[in-house]
Amino acid sequence: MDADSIAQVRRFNRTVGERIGVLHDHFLGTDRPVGEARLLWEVGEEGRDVRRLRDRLGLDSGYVSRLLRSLERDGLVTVEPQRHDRRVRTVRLTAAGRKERALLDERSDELAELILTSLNEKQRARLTAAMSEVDRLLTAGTVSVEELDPRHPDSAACLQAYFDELGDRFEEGFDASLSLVPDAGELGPPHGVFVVARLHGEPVGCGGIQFHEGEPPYIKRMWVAKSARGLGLGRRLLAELEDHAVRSGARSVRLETNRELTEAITLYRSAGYEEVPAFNDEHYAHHWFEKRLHG
Amino acid sequence: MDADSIAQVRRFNRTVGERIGVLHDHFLGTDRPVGEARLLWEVGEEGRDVRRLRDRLGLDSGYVSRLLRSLERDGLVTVEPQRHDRRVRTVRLTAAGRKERALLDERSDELAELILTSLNEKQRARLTAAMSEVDRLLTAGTVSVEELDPRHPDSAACLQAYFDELGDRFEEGFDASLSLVPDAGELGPPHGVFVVARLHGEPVGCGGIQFHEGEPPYIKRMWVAKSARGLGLGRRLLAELEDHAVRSGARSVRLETNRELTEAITLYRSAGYEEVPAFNDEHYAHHWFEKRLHG
DNA sequence: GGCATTGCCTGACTAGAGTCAGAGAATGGA
DNA sequence: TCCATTCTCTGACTCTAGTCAGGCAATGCC
Repeated sequence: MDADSIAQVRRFNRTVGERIGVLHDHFLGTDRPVGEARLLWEVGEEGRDVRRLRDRLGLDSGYVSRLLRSLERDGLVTVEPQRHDRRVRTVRLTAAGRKERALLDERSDELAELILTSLNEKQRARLTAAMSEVDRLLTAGTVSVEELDPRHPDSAACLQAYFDELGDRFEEGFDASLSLVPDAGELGPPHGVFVVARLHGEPVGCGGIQFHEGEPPYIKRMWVAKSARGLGLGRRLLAELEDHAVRSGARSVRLETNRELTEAITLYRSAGYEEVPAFNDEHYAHHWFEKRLHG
Repeated sequence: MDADSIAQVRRFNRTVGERIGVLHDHFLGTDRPVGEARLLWEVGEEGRDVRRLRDRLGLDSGYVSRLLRSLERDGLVTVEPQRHDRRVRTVRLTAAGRKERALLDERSDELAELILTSLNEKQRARLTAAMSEVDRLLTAGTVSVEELDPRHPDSAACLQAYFDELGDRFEEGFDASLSLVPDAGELGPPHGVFVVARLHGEPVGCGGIQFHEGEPPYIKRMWVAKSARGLGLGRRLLAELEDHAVRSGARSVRLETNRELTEAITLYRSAGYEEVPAFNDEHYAHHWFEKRLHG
């Protein structure tokens, strides 16, 4: 890796650590220890299971428990067993907890303002643009992609979100049973591969590929969550699936898509896919693509 | 301040805090408490006075003292009274201390690499570019500009650095006594204003303005340290001085510069200065400028 | 029903980070 | 010379943050 890049990243780490890290803890930790504040924040408006809090913050189970007791004592949260599995417990904010959380929110805003006020209009615009870029790329770096059974709950969650989105975007709505490969299980072994992308443990994207004797592999159900767009994740998932195709010995891959899915069409074209005549009778398709693989 | 900008800064704070802040402490704090590591780093190769360490890190005097005792016990630093003022004590790294510091250095590199490895070539280039921008703008936000007596040690340090640089850049060298206003004191009250810019307490730029009865104020000795260039600091100092001119009731300001100082010339032009015939006989000048003030 | 597992909790710790009040030496100025 | 000030150090604390080992209840599987 080149030394200039490393030096730049280090300078960045240093500046940001000094200018933001320190202030951050100072700001948020005035009324309440940082640990509690982070936890309170992470509970969110909706409430969250204890184990998810633990995972998200990477803390010891005993420690989280103690923090929760403390928040509970202050009347900021309630902790009660989950309906279906009474071992799991769910944390929820009380009214006071919401108020406290809103306060943290305000503090974060103030910190952000503090950072911006010392700059003029033009510098501010440049700073936020650059921050957004850094933010996106750092986030992209934490996304992991792994093979998963298409029937795994996380896969199912992705597919459901995908279908819901198609239902919204297509004029005629979307009914998976009218589409090809209605049973996603067929995208898994032994004749397919399904991959899921995760960000902070949450599934945020998926895609599958199916192998057919004597014809090119067929890519299906490519999706990226709205919250994770702009990270180059679609491209990454696509590359991952193409990789499987190459390893299977295929010379090309095929897929089709709907005319409403313009980002997808753009992605496919820029990734080297070329439009070809319809090679199947997918009900929802308007465009069929094929890409020659050289691997 | 607009809400989008604030939201972006907050997202940034959060991502960076998670991705870098946490890792950072983890990485540096493996062998040694973070406090000690930071201190060890801040001592630097050259050594540093205890009070500067305190200022720089914003720590309690007793706490720093204790950290130093601990580093001393481990044979990493020596602390001895300063020659000229035996109350002040200077911290220096021992050979072992240097080694340990090099280790921290290496860790920082590893952290930087870790951040970069998950990205492809193109993303890496974009990330480092954006980081450098954020870095520069955040740093620019911490620069303070204040009026100071031109004979104050910090002013003198700026002027000396300026003269040294001119000596290097001018073919014929530079001798302040051949230049106009050889005594910088004249740039201070009652007939002038001298401003000094500081970054983390260090003087990194200066500039003066002198008022003459019946003619436009005269700007002189504008300088920005190499380490602080690219932060828009020159423009800021210039604006500051012009502000004083406006407040004094002046309708325009004047200055002159040498043909070697191309950045300065660019700055003056872009700040609205127009070249005019020589209005004085400054030995080192090739270009004379004037700007009309509307305030 | 028996038994391993899961999920959370408590008790008992340790170490780090930081504060506060003074003590004591060196310095500078009247 | 005396006195206020500056600078650093020590002792005595407090509070967070985090770890580790076990314990208890609910659950799932045979």
